[in-house]
Amino acid sequence: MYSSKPARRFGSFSLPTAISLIISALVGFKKYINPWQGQLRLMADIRPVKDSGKELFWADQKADEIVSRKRYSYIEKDIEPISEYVVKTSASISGVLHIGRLSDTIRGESAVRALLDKGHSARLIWVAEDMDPLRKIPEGVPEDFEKYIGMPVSKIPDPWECRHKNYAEHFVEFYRDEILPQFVGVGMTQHSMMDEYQKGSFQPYIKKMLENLEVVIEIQNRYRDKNNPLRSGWAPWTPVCKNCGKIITPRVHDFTEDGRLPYTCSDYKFESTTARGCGHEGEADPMRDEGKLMWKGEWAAQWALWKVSSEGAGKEYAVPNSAFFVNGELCERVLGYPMPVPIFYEHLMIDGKKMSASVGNVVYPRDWLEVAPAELLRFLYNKKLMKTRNFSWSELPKLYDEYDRTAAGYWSGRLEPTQKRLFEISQIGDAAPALGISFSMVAFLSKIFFDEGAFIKSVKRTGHYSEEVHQLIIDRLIKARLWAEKYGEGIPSLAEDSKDIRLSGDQSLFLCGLADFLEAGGHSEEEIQGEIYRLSKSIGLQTRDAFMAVYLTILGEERGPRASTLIAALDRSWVVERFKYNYK
RNA sequence: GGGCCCGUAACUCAGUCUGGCAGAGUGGUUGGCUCUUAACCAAUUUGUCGCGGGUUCAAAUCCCGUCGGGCCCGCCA
Repeated sequence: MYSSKPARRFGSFSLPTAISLIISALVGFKKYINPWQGQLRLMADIRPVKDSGKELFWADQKADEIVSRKRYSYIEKDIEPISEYVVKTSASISGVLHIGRLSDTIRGESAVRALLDKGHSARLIWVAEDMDPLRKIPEGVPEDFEKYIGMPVSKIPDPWECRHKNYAEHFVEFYRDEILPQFVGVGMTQHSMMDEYQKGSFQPYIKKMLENLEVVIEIQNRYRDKNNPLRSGWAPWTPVCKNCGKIITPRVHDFTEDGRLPYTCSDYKFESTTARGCGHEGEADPMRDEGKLMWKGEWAAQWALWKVSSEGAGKEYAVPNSAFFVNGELCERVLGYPMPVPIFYEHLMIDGKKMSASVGNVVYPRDWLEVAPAELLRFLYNKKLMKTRNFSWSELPKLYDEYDRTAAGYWSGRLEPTQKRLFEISQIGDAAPALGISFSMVAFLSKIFFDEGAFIKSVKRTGHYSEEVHQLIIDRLIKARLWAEKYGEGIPSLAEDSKDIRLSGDQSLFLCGLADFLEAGGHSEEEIQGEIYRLSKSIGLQTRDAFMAVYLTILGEERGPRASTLIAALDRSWVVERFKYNYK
């Protein structure tokens, strides 16, 4: 809330405050008079800008950083004025396209919005890394696809021979065309690495890398283990083997005078798999033949090609010797383009574990959208960047609650600036009204009121219903019901029987009397509620215990929704039978 | 070996950049309500801010060290 802090900020200065101000001014001055001695910095200052803060949401800070950057990081040069800021995000097709892949895109998109909101021109680009080699056979893909390991994923046939033109397209099409647009609220252009290589978009950069091979090697070796420099004959570009079509196996070992690269196609081991080389000895022309740049180099070329100003990357890159900075230096010193401002973030964990097919905890965007809106994932990802977030299906309601609370604060104007921004930027379109009825409550009601009419009626009783939010509530009902079925362990539903329920004599008597009342038929909710009070009073049973008897018998729980509504919504004879069962 | 990030209430997290009373929500407890939609209202509870030093009038915040968790330093991406 706003209230807590301004007092001290604007209050009269105490002596200690005055002293601290003087001291901090001196410290600031000290910083100022002790700069780097004008040396050429060979390492970028990689300290990530702290996310969040009292005044600025991380994306706005990032936008400031992007806009205010004036100099290259590795060379003494000013950055040319930028007319349009490009934020890049990409997805490797050799892996599984789970919700973790959206993290990069959502965060990049937020940076674009922050730039747009500042009045700059900005856009998002999304790149399918479909020249990457296949590394392992995912679940469901025929085992004999092992023979394709090491081939570019876009050169492999579609495992199911449907309408897709290749393996990559089979996996990427749905994600790219159906999923991504649902999570992204700004304009986005999409690219395919295979297309770009085919069009020759990277040729100028490949050429520059080869022409400056010594610099490229010098840079790479500086970041590598000192005892393991690049072997002689190494090249930053690998051909597709002209014999077997694999891209991970050809080892370039020489350079001809006319710029061709002789290679040998040999086995390549990684993790537990081996890509078999065919032994072919060939020569490839990097300006004509199929092939691609190595990771440390390709990223740089992408930045230069698309004039990227910023890109998201996992926290593993937030270290001085990571591929991000190798590419950064290559990009600046070899390609002459300033490295982008990184947006480093922590990865999402599922139940405290890494998301992986082998653990079996992969969450697909499709799974997410079944039970939660895109805004909720955006909300989760847009919180502080460098803090591991954990997701768990069982804790989804908590995330909903947090979101609802933020929405309510947003509409009542009670949010702190960063929270307000978090909410705004998590929206896809216009912000929807806040819902007063919680997800877990809806999940609970969905298990009891099967009929939409009965459900809506019960929602109306909460006072959280209005025509305006009708569709939102129905949408939440659909999602919550599915969530309760799939993941909602512990959400009460009608008890299978009431055999093990222990009730006092008075409670049983009460239920029996209530059953008689119900059997007489035709009673309204209000009448039922009134009868519960009347009956319990006449028996001398505490009202609390009377209600408890009802809930225990019907739900097997001590509490539940308003008793009369619950009873009215259920099959009358079923209720009567159950109430009487306990009297026997 | 070198380096980066995280550690705040039982739980989910703000607060750390830029030092100024240790915070919110959830949960728990108590009370209230013709006492039941896990409702609502009110009150209340819980802290070794991982640990130890240092700087400071003042440290969750800055510095040094340390422990725990995660991660990087490949012909992979």
